[in-house]
Amino acid sequence: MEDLIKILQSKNIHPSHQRIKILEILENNEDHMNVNMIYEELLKEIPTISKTTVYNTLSTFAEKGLVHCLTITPEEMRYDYRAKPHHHLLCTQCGRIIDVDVQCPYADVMEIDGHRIEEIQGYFKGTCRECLSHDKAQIIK
Amino acid sequence: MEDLIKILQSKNIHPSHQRIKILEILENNEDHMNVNMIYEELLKEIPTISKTTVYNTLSTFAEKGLVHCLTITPEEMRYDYRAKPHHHLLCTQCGRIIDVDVQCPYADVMEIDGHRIEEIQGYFKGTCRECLSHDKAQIIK
DNA sequence: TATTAATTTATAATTATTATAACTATGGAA
DNA sequence: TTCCATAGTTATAATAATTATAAATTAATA
Ligand SMILES: [Mn+2]
Ligand SMILES: [Mn+2]
Ligand SMILES: [Zn+2]
Ligand SMILES: [Zn+2]
Repeated sequence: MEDLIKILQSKNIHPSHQRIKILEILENNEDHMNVNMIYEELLKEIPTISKTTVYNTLSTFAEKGLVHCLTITPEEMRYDYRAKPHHHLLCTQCGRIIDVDVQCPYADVMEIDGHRIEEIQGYFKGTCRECLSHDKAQIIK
Repeated sequence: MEDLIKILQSKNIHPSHQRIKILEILENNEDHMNVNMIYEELLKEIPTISKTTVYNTLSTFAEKGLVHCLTITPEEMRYDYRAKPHHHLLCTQCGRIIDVDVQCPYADVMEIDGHRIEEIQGYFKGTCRECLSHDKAQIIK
């Protein structure tokens, strides 16, 4: 709680009740949540929360570099709250978005082909480990 | 024209008038168009074209592997009609989506960390070469 | 030709996101 | 304390991409 407030303050974000709770949800969830998932979680603790606040807060967080926005799913924005940059796998079977720790050779590159690079997003699509082993178990059965 | 028909047939897509024209537009445009851009172009030649047809056609094309879907812009899907896979830069200044020919070390990898990989999308965000040089010219002025 | 299937179109519905304005809490000046 | 400015939140409406549905058209087939 105190930690969350400090994190917000370190990014010059006024630590309101709503913002603290949103950050807490992001911390407690390994997933890459969308606005609705966060909203549903929030409702349990702040029944009066507005979805607009979730949108506003997340866009503030993104501006200040507290979260990263993922466009890996075409439907809606996903939010990532992990410090160091990494790539992602979207499992087409279970729909999960999974961190992939492959070292990107361009991670520290600031310039490619004359273009200035400020951000890198690596998206993989396929079938996750768990779905694969589940499939295998199904076949045996 | 004949070429376009052959391309469609090779992918088992019936070469209707609409589909041929959509493929033609994709061929003649270096950009990574969205549905509306394609629709606007089509209107010049087929004034009765329906936007639903554009959606249907592009999703057929994507299924058959004739185009690739890019989610680099959060707002809407972009379509890429270039044979060999490559990465992309979104210029935050001019909004263009530019092909980036960096060799991805995972290009031929079928498996990472136990997950099966079927597709890779590399998105860079920053400022394109042209906008950078334009900026520089502005400063001098 | 008559019938069937494939494709296209018009239209409505859905859904994520943004815009707008009203409301509320907060922290200082008077 | 009271007044006021501001930031933050909420309710509500608007926007825009996409999908769903069913009718209309075209092409294929018997
Ligand atoms: Mn992640
Ligand atoms: Mn491209
Ligand atoms: Zn999975
Ligand atoms: Zn540019």
